[in-house]
Amino acid sequence: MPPRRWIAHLDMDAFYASVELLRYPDLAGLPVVIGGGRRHQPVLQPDGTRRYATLAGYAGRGVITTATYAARDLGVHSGMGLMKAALLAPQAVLLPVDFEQYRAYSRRFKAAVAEVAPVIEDRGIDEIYIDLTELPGAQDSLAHDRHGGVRAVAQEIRNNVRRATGLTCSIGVTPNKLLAKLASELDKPDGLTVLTHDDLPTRIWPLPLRKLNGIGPKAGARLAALGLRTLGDLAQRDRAWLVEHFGRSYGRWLYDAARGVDERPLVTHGDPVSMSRETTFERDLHAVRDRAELTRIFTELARQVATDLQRKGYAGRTIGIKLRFDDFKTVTRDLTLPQPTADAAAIRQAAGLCLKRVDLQRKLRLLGVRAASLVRL
DNA sequence: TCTGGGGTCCTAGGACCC
DNA sequence: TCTGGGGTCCTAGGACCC
Repeated sequence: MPPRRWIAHLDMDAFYASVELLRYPDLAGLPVVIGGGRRHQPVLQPDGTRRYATLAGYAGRGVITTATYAARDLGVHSGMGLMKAALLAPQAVLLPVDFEQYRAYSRRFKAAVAEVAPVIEDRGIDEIYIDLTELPGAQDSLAHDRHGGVRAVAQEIRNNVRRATGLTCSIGVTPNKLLAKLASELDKPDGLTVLTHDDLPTRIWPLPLRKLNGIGPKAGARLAALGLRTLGDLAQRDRAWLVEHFGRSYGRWLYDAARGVDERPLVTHGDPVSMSRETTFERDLHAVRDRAELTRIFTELARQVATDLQRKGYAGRTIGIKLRFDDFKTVTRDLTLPQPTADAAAIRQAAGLCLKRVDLQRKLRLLGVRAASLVRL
């Protein structure tokens, strides 16, 4: 019996770094990290070679966005502060992020997938879910063993992505999104993994709990404190025990997830819920002593949110701000207006009213402006 | 040497209304 | 003289994800 659905999760391999390697092929095989500001552009030298910045000597508050596999071997990973990474891998090449370029490649790989399989859920710049159920050949598992039909379809998708972008990806094909997301990681990079529920005990249950989409740092730590380490450990607990420790909603979800149960449909369309802009300052700023600079940044963030709304054809009725203090404590304030707006001055004014409700004794390290309750213009 | 920027969803309390 | 129960909106915070 084939599964009722065949859902694929496609994840581009080290996406930002791989796009950069297309541009700078001389970096192939080297440890490279992407992140930080604009100050470390490669410099073309008179002899035609390029000179790259390295992590050694980096000073600032940036983090790694993506690291090549060679860099990961040195112990650095995305989310790590560049200052910390510099201690582990001073020789690693540092490149600035270029979202324009990544978005262009993102559109290209998604179009290449759509040529083969049109039912796609967007999950950000470098990953998607794909419904393969209705595709010709997907149910054709008799001719081959190990679900040869869907495997061939998924391989065709991989080939098309490679042809269109020069980039590799990894795909997991399973009966649902939760398992597909796990499966796409099992043979990364450039991998293809097909699993059914029969494979749960051998392929899924040995995995650490944190691999599951929905178990983050907090839940992971709580589960660990209760003596649970793997998804198999989770699958051994009964539902009442999980509900007792994690509440009705999350407890039940954990119970189902450990058994590979996930009925969520693909979401192939939808309007955004919010749009925001935020920035971390190079040095902490004080509301009174650095008033002029803060005001300038605040107004600029409001202007950027307005521009984003207008460009995409939305207006927001709820305007909010986000502040992060020097002790990393974060607060938000928001204000719902009588009418939606996409006007920079109106957003700036509403954000200003929000700011008045915050105690500004401590220095600030981050300021953000957000629009929510969006309506299409 | 602390920890980016852009999102989504959930929870929970209070206001307000019927 | 002690007190309902639902529903929705608004706000704040937090977990989690890419």
